[in-house]
Amino acid sequence: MATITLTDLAKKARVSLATASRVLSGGPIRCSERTRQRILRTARQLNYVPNFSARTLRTGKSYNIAVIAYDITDAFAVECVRTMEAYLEETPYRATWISCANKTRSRDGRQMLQELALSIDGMIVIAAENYLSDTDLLRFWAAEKKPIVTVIRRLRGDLIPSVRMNNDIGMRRLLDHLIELGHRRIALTYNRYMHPSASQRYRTYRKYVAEHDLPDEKALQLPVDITMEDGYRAGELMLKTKKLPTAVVAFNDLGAFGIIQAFGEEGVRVPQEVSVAGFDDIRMARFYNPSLTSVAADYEKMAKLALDTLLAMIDRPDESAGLAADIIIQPKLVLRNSTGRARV
Amino acid sequence: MATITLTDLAKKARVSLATASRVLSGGPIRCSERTRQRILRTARQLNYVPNFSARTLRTGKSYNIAVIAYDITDAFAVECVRTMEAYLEETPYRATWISCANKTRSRDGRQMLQELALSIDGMIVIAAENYLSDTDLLRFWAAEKKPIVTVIRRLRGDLIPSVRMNNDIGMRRLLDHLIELGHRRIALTYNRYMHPSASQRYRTYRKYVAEHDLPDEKALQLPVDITMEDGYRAGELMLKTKKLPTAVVAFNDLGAFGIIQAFGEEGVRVPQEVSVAGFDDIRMARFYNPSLTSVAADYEKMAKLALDTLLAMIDRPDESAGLAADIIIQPKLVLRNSTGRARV
DNA sequence: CTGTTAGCGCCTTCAA
DNA sequence: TTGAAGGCGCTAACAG
Repeated sequence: MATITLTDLAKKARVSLATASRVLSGGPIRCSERTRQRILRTARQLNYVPNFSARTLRTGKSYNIAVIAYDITDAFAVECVRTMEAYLEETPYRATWISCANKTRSRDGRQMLQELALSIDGMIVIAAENYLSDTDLLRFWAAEKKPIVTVIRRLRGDLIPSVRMNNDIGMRRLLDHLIELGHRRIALTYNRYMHPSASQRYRTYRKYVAEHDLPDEKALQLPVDITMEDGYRAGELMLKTKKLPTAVVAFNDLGAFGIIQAFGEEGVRVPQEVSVAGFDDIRMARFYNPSLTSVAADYEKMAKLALDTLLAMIDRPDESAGLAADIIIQPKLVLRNSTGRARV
Repeated sequence: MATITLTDLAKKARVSLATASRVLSGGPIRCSERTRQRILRTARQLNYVPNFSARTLRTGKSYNIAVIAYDITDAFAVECVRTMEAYLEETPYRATWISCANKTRSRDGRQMLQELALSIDGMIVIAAENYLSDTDLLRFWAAEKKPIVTVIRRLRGDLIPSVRMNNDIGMRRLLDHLIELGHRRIALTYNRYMHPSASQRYRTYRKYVAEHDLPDEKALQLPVDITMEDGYRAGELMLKTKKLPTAVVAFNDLGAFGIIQAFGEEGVRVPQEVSVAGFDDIRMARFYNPSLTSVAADYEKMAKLALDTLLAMIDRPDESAGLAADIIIQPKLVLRNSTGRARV
């Protein structure tokens, strides 16, 4: 079964190529209703599917967007991706998912951007700071004039729209909660790369600690990466210190699981002896043992807003020109069983 | 900054379009080394990036493969995807990830296949039985002559290569382990859609139960879907029966987590009162509380084999013609803390 | 060893 | 309202 082209279709429907194209490509339909119907019927009958490569080559528009995440196995990114995928179904766009956690990656970020440039109409970048520097992104933006929206992250320069969470509020709510439970010796694990969101949380923590006169010790502030394994290692480190904290704020839920696991293996029970909380409220948070208290970012809302913004920039460039929205989502604190009253 | 085309490059390097193309498209290089170097240098200098749409249109080859999974948030699929992504870095191919768990999906499987056909060189299907019927896939295979490899699943007809795990052995090893711990009242949750791998596990379980004269009750055999939520519901159901099993074999690790969670909420402790084990040995299995005994499928190996097979079919169609490999991976049992001695 | 040329399938002016 | 023709960027015959 050879593939059906527009030429085949036009011949069969006894119209010219041009007419068929006009009808099927959805532009302003300048032809009689009868012809239109005949063409549509023939298309259905022949199972006509347009050749996207040809269309893209001709028009320069691919109806393809790239979604770049740090790591597709990172639970937060996965949830975003899933939401976006569902949401894209309602649009004519498709997405190419790219993650960049692979150490073996041979092409670097900039090269990848260039290769991508010709086959996408825009892109969403979820964190991924280690991989795509601000400079890379800004240069791409300037050179290619393709819309970009960042999620979680915000680039310096204010040129590129972003959707992110209010980390300050999230951190404060969580710390308030812990204080209410009687905790004072509260540890923090923060992302070692000190991305904007990481450093914001770190700063808020330090400020809060100062405001409430809580212990401010280096041993309570551990830089980590984003995986469970890293959380586990952080937990091990804490166990080695003389005096365990009574509560730990993990950089994310996965890290919290790792910490709880490390504690558990040494017989330190959560929340009876130490409380642990995370960020993101991923699906597993509810199902973990103990279920995890977490700052919920509402990834679904973030994902949708990011897509909305991007598609608006693609479809109506003039409207959204010079806008560079900075959308900030208010997080909420989800209380579960991993945090409890401090032991005296 | 306008995009650089081959024409620009050729002009700048003072060669013809064709020569530049020959050098850069990697085919047999029939030209002098000096010219070759000059072209390569110019390309680097100009930051030349080929236009994939044009290339695909011309050659019919896209260096793009589709990876279709049931649900990108399914941990097993995610691990596969991550491995494949890393592995693809070493090849000239890219992948388009498609998941199909979205209820809102407007295009159905067959339509999607058709749209895809023109922009991919082959595809890998990870399970996804609910979405893409065997018929759809076989029809696509016959019509488009594009290579397909299935993972986990095997299509009837033996036409399409597959990579899967030996479920029979896996199930037997797990049951042996439980029997050794003194369990006799062993429950099973099985995938409600009774995919080949699900039904194989189910059959093996039934057979084993008969062989060892274990209780064979409907209340011990629960159909489930693949998410944690489903496991949780199955756990609730078991709690409602008069007599709890002493061990549960979950359809997958996520389901096991759900079951453990449901039990925990009613004060039933794992493994002290009930043992629970899963399939897949996803990353979280080690970090869950209790850490989970699981049948390990070695997704990394499966993912690599699947890709190898697919790329071989694409690149060397004659070699692999009529092969239709059925690669079966032997699983191993990973013992952890969620299974223990049966209470008498 | 290198250049000329003819499309791949589609969209879009321009002309009828 | 419709048709004819040119070309998007690239590759692969075919000449030279």
